[in-house]
Amino acid sequence: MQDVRLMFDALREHVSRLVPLTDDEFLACTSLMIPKRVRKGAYIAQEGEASKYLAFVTSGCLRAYGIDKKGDEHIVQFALEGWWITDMYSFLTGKPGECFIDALEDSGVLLIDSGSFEKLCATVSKFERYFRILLQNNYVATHRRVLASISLSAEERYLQMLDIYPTIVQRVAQRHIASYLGITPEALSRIRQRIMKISKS
Amino acid sequence: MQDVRLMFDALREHVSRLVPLTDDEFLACTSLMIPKRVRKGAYIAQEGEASKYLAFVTSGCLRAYGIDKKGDEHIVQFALEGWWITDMYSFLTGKPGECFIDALEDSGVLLIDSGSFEKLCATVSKFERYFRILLQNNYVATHRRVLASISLSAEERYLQMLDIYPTIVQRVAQRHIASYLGITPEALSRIRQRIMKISKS
DNA sequence: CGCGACGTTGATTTGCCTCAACGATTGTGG
DNA sequence: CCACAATCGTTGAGGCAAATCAACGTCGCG
Repeated sequence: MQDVRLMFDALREHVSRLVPLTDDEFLACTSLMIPKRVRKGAYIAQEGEASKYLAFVTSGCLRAYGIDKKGDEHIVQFALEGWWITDMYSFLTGKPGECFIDALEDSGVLLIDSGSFEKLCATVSKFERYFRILLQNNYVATHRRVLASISLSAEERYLQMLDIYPTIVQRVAQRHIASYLGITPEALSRIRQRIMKISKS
Repeated sequence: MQDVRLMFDALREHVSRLVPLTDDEFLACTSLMIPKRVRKGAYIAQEGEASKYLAFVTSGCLRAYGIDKKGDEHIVQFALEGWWITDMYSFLTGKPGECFIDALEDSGVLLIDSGSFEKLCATVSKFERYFRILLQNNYVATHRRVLASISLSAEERYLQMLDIYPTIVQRVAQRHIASYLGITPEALSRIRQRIMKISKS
C-alpha cells in the first residue's frame, strides 16, 4: 500500500488533467477526504444500506454489482486507479443502496461523504466543473455500453471490451468479465477459445 | 407549436426545479439558445457529421439511435418535453457524431452550441451546478439500464420500462420500444400478448 | 496434503431471432 | 372519394446463440 501523501498526489494528478488547480483549491478537498485501505473482498457499500461515500481509487481495483432474484451477481462497473466509484443513487438520495461495492484486489481509496461533496462543489467552483466534465465523459462511455448491449453479440461485446479496457480484462477474473458483459463464464470461455483458434490460423 | 416565450418558460421551469435562478441568470442563457421547430422525421444530428448542439425539448419527442452494420436501428435514448438530448461525444469533442437524432413527433427544441454551453457554465455557476446535478441523475438512470440489460429477460426489461417510462411506451411506436429494449418487434409483440393473457386470467 | 474456487469442455434446453405471410391502418395520388 | 401502396403489428415455423446442467483438470491456499 502506498503512502497517504501519494494517494492525494494521485488525486491531484487526475483532477488537474481536466481542471488545473491552485494549492489552496486542492487543499480544500484534501481536508474533506478520508484515505482508506480496502482489503481484497472488503465492502465499501452494501445493498440495502445507505452508502454515504464517493470513492476515488488510488490503487487496486473495485467493482459495483447488483444481485438478481436468483442470487447471481451482475457487475455494473469496475474501478481501477484513477477512477471514481459509488452507489450514486444512495449517495445522492441518502436512501438504502441498490448495489454492492467491494475490492477485487487490495486497494487504496479516498472517501468523501455526500455532505462534504456538496460543500466542496459549492465552495470551490473548479471542483463542480471537474465533476461536471467527469460526468459528461461518463455519459459518453455509458451510452456506448448501452448501445453495445442492445446491438452487439456477446463476442462483439467482448472484443469491444478488450479494445477499450485491455487492462481490466488482464487483471480481473474471467467470470467477472463475463458478469460485466452479461453472459455466463462458460459462454466467455467458448468465445475466447474461438478467438484463439481464429487468430492462430 | 407553442410560442417561443412558452418554450423558454418550460426551460426555466425545469432548471429552477433543481437550481433556483434569478431573472438575470436566466437571461444569460436565453440569449445563447436558439428556438427551433423540428418536424416529425427531421434530424438535428447525423452520424458522421459533427453535431454542435445540445437540445432541450420543449414539446414533442425525439430519439437518438445508432445503426449497426446490418443497417438496423438501435435507440439509445428518447427525449420528451423537459428532457435534454445530444450526441454527447460529438458535442464534447467536435468530432463526427456516433448517432442520429431525429423527431418522432412534430417537436420544439431550444439549441445551444458547445462554445456557448461552455461559456454559460463558466459565466453562470448555477448552470454548471444544474448540469452537474442533471448528469448525476442521468448516471443513476443509465446505470440502472445497464444493469437491466445484463441481468433481466426481455419481458422483465419491458415491464421495467412500463414502470419507469409509461408515457414513452404510450406515445411511441412499438417497434421503437423494441429497438430501445434491444429486441425485435416480433418478440415485443409476443411479450405483450403473454402479459395480456396473464393479467386477464 | 486436501479442499474449494476457477476455467474448460460436453450435452441438452431455451429464449429470442429470422423469415414469411397476413390483416389493419395510414396516407397518397388519380 | 376511392384504389393503391406502404407501414405497422401480429402470428406461425424453424433456427441459432447463449443458458443450463454436469463433469473434469488445475491451481492456490489453509
